[in-house]
Amino acid sequence: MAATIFDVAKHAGVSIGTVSRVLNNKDRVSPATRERVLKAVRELDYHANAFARGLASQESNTLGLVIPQVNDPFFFQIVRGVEDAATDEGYSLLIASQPRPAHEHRYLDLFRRGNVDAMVLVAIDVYLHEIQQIAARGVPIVLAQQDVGKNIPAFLADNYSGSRAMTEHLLGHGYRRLAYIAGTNYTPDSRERLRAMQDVLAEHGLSMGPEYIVPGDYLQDSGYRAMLELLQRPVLPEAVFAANDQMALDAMRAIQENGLRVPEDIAVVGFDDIPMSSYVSPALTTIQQPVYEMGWHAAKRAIAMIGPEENVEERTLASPRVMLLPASLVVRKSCGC
Amino acid sequence: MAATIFDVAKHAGVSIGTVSRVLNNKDRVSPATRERVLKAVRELDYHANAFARGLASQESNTLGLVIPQVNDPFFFQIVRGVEDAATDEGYSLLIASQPRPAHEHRYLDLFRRGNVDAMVLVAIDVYLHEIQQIAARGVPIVLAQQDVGKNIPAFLADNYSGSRAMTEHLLGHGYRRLAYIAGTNYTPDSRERLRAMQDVLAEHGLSMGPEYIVPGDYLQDSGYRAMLELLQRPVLPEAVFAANDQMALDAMRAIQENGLRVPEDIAVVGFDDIPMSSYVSPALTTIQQPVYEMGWHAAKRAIAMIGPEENVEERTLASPRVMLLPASLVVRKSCGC
DNA sequence: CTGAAAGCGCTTACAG
DNA sequence: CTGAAAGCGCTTACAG
Repeated sequence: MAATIFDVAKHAGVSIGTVSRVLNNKDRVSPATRERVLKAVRELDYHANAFARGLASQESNTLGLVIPQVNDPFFFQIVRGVEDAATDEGYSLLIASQPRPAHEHRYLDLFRRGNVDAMVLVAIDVYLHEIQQIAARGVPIVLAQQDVGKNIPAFLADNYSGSRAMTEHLLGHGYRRLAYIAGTNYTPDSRERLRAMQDVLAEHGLSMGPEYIVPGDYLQDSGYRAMLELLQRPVLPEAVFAANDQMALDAMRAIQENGLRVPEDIAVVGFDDIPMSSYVSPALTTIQQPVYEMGWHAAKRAIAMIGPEENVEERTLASPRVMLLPASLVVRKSCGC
Repeated sequence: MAATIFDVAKHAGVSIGTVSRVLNNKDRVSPATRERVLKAVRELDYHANAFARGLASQESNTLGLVIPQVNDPFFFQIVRGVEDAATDEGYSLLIASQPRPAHEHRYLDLFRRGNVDAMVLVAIDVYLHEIQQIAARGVPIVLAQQDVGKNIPAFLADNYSGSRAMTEHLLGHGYRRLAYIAGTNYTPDSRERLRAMQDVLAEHGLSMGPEYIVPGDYLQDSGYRAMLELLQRPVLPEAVFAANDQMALDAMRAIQENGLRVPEDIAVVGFDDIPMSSYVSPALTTIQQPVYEMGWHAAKRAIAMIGPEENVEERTLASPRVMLLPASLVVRKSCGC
């Protein structure tokens, strides 16, 4: 059986309190005693029991992460950012991934039980009252790629600016009839991107008719179907902006299978810069999101908020609540460049 | 502050033992009492503290997963399989991802502390003695995409059969001069695939000279460099088998950038069937691995092994130790079909 | 069917 | 600098 703190104490000839102090190096311990304890730890291959430690200290040293259960490299990058930040701070990572759409939010139970000291929620369907309920237990929460307002910190990509830059770029090519393939509303991304597009068009005295805005769901094949719909229009669009790369790639495929060329007949651009986008032909012009950074910052912020319960609110308000991380234009071939 | 079991007990007018019994429904409790307790739980929004429960019961209800820190959809799919299986069994998932190559194995500490009831290790650099050390603590371990022998269960893709099928397919096209772009040795995959290839060639009275076997590392760009090397050969290969799709795609790029055509001048095939492979032109012929299933089975097996410590070995031996999951040929265009 | 109590393995004031 | 002891919030034999 695994050694306990009692075994170590006996082996080193000290009390368990001293062993604990050495291991957590909080109080002063004499060098000689410390050495003896450390030696005993080594010899017995002692590892403090995480439950006992958590129960006694009321800290888990664990960061919780809730992320949509979507097979998307996008989310994978966020996880890496969160994990690196957590590791950097000496925290473990407990991950729960959430089916989408979620009718029950049982995953939150995980975090209501004192399992985690703080948590990061990524692009997940949550209700404000649930978040506040957890925050009220003293567990700081930070959102990534999602915002619910109140005093919950959020790290988002600057979708609006990114989409503006893309739209300006398309107009720079001389395109006037643009179309948009929308994503779902599970995060406000798609709407923000559309809004930016419409704003830029309006600034140039242009607009996009409703028949050129078709729904999609961000997932495989939905861009294909949406593009087929656009190809029915009496007047074809000159350029199609898809709310993410996956749909943009599918749209390109639909165009090509219908005997038209990208970008000569119809230009196509996306959003996200997934790895595949540089491999297809023509390579996809898109917007790169700071995905890894989003996870990293969100985790760092969440961990920074850990502390005495009384101060949660105060600490929350010390920094700007919403951080918009820059999204940058990646110009390749599919736009006509 | 969060309600404890004492609050619930007082509120329901029973002892904490009874509350515990209701919540874990182990022993008989009268329906009336049960109802009163449940009502109190609801009213106080009680959630049992995970640490206290873990400490008292000596179970965490958590499955640990260690996975390489590689940005690869391949591993992402394994995580999903593991997670689905864990959720299915009512287990939480604690994930640690391991930089590769790993000189320290500190992530194992996480699991030496009683944090998890069982663990799954995916394609990770581990030493047998470390695994046995953990197993000796009564924590069952299952490997995925890796095998270290002894009595540690392992779930692997059937690399040998998959590679055989691919090689036969290439020979069926009439190709006789094959080349191989190898992966790293961090898992035995690459060697197994090469071995199968050589076996099939030998069975047909053929062989592959050492100058047609070039090293790669599975990662971005390594296929490109390897292919440039192959293009230096006085006699070019007719078909190139890369140990994974990523390298195969890079190899295709190298060929095309040198003014040759795939598959007319040189055929290229890969292994893994990553999403990108169906998007490139020509679409890549490859071998699909049962990645999700590997994770799913490994997790199910690990959880099944949880139980009284005395029986770990016995339970381990009850089922076949190594499970080879089928890898199937996906024929597209890059092979010449 | 239910309660009282020991025990899980730590941390952390409190004394000295 | 170090020890003795309370306490963290549960589970689970043991009685009754």
